[in-house]
Amino acid sequence: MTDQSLPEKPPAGQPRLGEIGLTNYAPYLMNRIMGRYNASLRDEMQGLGLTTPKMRVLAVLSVIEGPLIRELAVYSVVEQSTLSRALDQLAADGLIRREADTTDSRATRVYITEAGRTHFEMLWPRMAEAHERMFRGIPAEERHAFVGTLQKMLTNIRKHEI
Amino acid sequence: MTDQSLPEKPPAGQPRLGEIGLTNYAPYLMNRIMGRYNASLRDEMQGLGLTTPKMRVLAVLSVIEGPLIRELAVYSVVEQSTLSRALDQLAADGLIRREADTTDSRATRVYITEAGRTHFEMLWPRMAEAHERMFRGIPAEERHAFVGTLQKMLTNIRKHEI
DNA sequence: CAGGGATATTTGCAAACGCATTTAAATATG
DNA sequence: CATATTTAAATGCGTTTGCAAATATCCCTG
Repeated sequence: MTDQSLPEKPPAGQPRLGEIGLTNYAPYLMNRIMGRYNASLRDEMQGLGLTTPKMRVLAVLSVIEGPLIRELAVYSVVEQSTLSRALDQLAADGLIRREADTTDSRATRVYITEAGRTHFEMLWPRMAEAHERMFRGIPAEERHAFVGTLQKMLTNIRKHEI
Repeated sequence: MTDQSLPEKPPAGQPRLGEIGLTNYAPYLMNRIMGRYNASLRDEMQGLGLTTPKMRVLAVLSVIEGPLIRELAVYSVVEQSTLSRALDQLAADGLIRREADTTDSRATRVYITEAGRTHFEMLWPRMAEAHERMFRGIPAEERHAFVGTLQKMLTNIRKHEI
């Protein structure tokens, strides 16, 4: 990448983006990386009739049992109205099941079906490959430290939600 | 976050997502973090009549001088057809300028105007705040290591492009 | 325990998106 | 040097998205 970053000066207030340099700026790097990661996964998934939201929903539901739709929206990083429609499709395909909450009749809980679990087992290796490609050549210790930092960041950016 | 991660077993082939746990899985964390980062930035920008693609274009152009549109699409993580239309708007607002490449008359280079630079100066503090919020409480050394890992990851996921 | 707000989810609709095609120009090939 | 292939960018068009409103239920307050 051709990057016109200037030699770093100790900045007074807020250093300019040009001073930091695009490739030293974490949000930029993260968007670039996730952009490609998500795009390549999306390409692989569409052969299987899955969109990114649908894939994310299955992934989350393979781990979390019966969340509320509102919670699922947060976990799966999908806008709730988009999620609502994705769930329609997944339910029509028999991969998930909506179930009224027992105590709050406004709320709906979502469960993955056996078919859904089987489906996800099929696509998990693709996700794992993409993950491995991303971390190729990065030693275990560095990966751990990286994830540790991500966890701190997640608690930082959470509003006060889930 | 309620996360049903099992006690880690040394996995044979590919550990399941449930075994790793969502909150130990880097791509998941990165999507969660960038999802919120981008959403909060988008909310702030729309008061200024800017969409995410337009903001990214200005940010990149504040650092990189006169890239080809195709290059700008990669740098700004925006689909080319989307970018083409975003450039229409930015040009209409006088924030950027398209200029035919001198040697290849198929190609177009994009430059930020003075007005565009001024505009970006105004919104940069917001981006810097969001960045700072994200890294709150994380010491400089850890931030550096984190960015170092991101840089390795970027080279990993690049196809063979820019 | 009635009424006003808060909360959970769905849906209408306009805008944004992205794939595929088109147009134009450069480069490779025979 | 004519033709086929590749590459750059823009655009047509169907799909997806996400905001805002609608619907239904819950909870708090007096």
